[in-house]
Amino acid sequence: MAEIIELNDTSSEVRTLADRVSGQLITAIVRGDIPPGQKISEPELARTYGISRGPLREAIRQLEGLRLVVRIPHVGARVVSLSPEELVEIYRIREALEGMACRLAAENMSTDEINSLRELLYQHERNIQEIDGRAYFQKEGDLDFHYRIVQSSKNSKLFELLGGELYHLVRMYRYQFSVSKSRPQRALKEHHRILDAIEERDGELAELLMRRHIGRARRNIEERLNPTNKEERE
Amino acid sequence: MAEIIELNDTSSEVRTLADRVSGQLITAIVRGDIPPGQKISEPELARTYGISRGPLREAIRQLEGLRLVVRIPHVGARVVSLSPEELVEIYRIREALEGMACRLAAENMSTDEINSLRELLYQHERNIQEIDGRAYFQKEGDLDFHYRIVQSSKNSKLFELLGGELYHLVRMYRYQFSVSKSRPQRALKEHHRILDAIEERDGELAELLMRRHIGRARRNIEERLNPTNKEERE
DNA sequence: AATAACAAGATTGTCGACAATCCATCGAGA
DNA sequence: TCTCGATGGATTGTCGACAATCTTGTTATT
Repeated sequence: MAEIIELNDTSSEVRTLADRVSGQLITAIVRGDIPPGQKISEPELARTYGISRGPLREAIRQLEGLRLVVRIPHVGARVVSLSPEELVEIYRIREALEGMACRLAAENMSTDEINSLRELLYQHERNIQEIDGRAYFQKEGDLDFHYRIVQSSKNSKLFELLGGELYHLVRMYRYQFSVSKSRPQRALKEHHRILDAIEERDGELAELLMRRHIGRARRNIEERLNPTNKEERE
Repeated sequence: MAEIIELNDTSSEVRTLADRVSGQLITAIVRGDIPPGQKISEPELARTYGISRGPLREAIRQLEGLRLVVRIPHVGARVVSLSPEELVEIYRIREALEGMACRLAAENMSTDEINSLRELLYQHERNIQEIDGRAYFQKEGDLDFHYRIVQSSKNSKLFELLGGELYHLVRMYRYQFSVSKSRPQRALKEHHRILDAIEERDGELAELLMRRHIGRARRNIEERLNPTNKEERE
């Protein structure tokens, strides 16, 4: 878990306070320790982390760039609070972007990477069976799978985008709307199918499957947030 | 031109030095006044803009979030210098994202917006005829067209993404690799076709045309940067 | 009672100074 | 002559204090 959370660190060890605190704040926000909508008090946080307000303000500016906080001049910063609509918007973007990433991965992923990723899926499988009901690891694990795919697309800009702001926002909301219980097994199966397509170098199919996969997750959210007007829509 | 360049300002008037300087730095970098790869000296810039290093550092952190500068702790910040490969990567991302935006725009764009955008295209047409060879306005104008499409997709997150970091990076490289002379007229025609499809609410076609449009621009870049191995590829 | 103006307190924004780190030049030794 | 190390200068990182702005609670007026 640590290495995933700490991917904000430019490399192994961060040498400036602003960067270190920025990373700590990201995890705090993603885990919900600082809940969405909460005001961020500079004096308070500076005391908490034992630093002065200078580096802290720089860290906040960075989080603003990651869209994790919203700032209003002379008023202050708050943790972002996505509306259900915005969350769905993000999933639509992921559909397009990760679909593309998946196609590229089918073209560019090395066999070593494929084998390693398959191994990761088996590991997820074991975790799911062990803890059964509580799908805690799966949450990170799912993201981990997607993260690896994007990484293997070998498109560095795509990686920055999906591994940066979008990734954190999705992680954040995974922690809050905990995923429905029946999905992990199904999601895992879908992951295997996607990897199958990649293994066969079928980029078109891989893209299709990934889009469907994320699309299902999106509809899942839409239903949870909007359970009433299901019949209204169709 | 001004209103396009100043879309970094949260609203009409910026009230903090960091935000104002951040905007000024963005334009300076995009126009090439501060060329790619150049070191950013904090004392020097602080003197230039007549502010202290505190707000300036916050501004730099913001530019880092927009991927316009790269920072190394204890060493300094430099203006980003995209490799040709990275620029192509960005265009591939735009293909996916703006294609999606275009489909959404076909669904959600109001007739007022469509008419206004058509008017903008006619204006571009006049500009091209007037200045003929030098396609200066078209450069901004093209981006302006794309910007409006994304805006009309009504997907706010997509707008943030494409109107934020990606938009600035593309603008920056437009100023440097000035577009080939024959493209403006053709691009303008393509813009009209795209808008036609949107007007007919044909999202599928609109997406296809937009993807082709950006794909052509991408191949244009690929050829200019790699003119030798054209026959090697096919 | 409700609204508006005011005042006190707290918070954000800005600055200049000091500390830590890096870089380049110079010098010593092999 | 070349390599390695040291030293001085400059740059980046950090801090505490002061100024500007906002928020909130109070009071006075309609």
